[in-house]
Amino acid sequence: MSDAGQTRQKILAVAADEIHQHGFQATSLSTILSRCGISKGALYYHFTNKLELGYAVFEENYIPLFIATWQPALSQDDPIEGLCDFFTSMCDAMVCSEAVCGCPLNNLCEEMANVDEGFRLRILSMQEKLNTLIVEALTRVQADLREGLVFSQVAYFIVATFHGATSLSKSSRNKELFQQVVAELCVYIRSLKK
Amino acid sequence: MSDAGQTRQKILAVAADEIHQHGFQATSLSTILSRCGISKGALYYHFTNKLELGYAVFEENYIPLFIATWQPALSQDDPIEGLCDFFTSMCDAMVCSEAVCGCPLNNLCEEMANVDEGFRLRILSMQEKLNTLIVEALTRVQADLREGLVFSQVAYFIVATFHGATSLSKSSRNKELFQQVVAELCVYIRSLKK
DNA sequence: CTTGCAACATACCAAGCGGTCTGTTATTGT
DNA sequence: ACAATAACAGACCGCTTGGTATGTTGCAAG
Repeated sequence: MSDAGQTRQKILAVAADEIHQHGFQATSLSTILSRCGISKGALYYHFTNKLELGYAVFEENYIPLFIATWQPALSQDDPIEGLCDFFTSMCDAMVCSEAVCGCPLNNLCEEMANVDEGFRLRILSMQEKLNTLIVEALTRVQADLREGLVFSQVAYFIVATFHGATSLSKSSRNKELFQQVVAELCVYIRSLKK
Repeated sequence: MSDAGQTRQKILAVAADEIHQHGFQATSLSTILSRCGISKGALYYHFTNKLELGYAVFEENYIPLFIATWQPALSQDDPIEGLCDFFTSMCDAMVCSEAVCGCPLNNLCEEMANVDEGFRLRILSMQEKLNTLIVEALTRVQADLREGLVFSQVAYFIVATFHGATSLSKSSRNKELFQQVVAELCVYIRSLKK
């Protein structure tokens, strides 16, 4: 990659981390600059303003990460067990700092959805995309599932619960509550089967 | 109430609304002052600094509101149906602005739990209190419930899902997703019965 | 009638913010 | 050799923020 491309990627990576840790509004450009070891001129050469930097972080870092995180679980032969394994392994792998910082997408949703329309639409689009992925996975194995399920509703339910679980671990500063909610979520998900 | 007491209450009410709408960090003292029609001297006479004002809002406004919101549902003869009615009526009564602003407690949890320890401990305490209320309600009617339920786990699951539901409605700017998640939550809660 | 304090009002301050402007350097095409 | 441009560096600016210090007013006790 070119030098300029590397600089841009470094800015994105550092900005993604800062936004993940402190939220978008509380993220200071000065901090990003010092962490990257660059000047303000460099940042404003690559991005027109803070908001556009935020959008770029969302689209180029958060979305791919998000897809890469959920996709494998849903692509399993048995997406039900795939989701349960995914949630459980996420519990095991979760270190304290991750528990505290939460999911980048959910964080931005809480903070920016009613502040900036650009963020809101991007977040909404990502949530709908995730919902679609789950619905497709459920549809694929619907022969094994109970009758009368509204897949879209079930999918939103799963996502909502997962989000709530990450939130609980923020205040408790450990993953115990996260594990409890996830355990019950797996009970629910498995109950979808016949 | 004394004049000074009224001033203090007005500050708390306005601050509670501002924090609810914009979060704690993005809430400006200047805005509070102009909305209250008072001066900075008045505010700093009643509160030592912004953080203490935030704590006061939490303890004197948010906690009582929170208890008053959940308690009636859980005190019903049948807390299972009490919760379902509570969630459903919350959907019906919810106007757009409420859907967008979310739950004050959850908002602060997302924003401040890993920023300020004072907030974190207060939030955690409130969440544990709510969990206790739900567990007590479930225990009270455990004869009607399925065997093998871990009440604390179930309670955290309910709270987490409810939180996630409010978050979803933020990005969609309507209560449709909220309703869907709540509908599925009621399915789950009723499935706890024998 | 005066003293004193509660309950403010107002002016002011340093720090940090996002953003702009000009200057510099290295490379590259001609 | 020279001009142009990409890729920055660094100084600067207006504005807002939380917070402080001093000034003022009304009432109540002695």
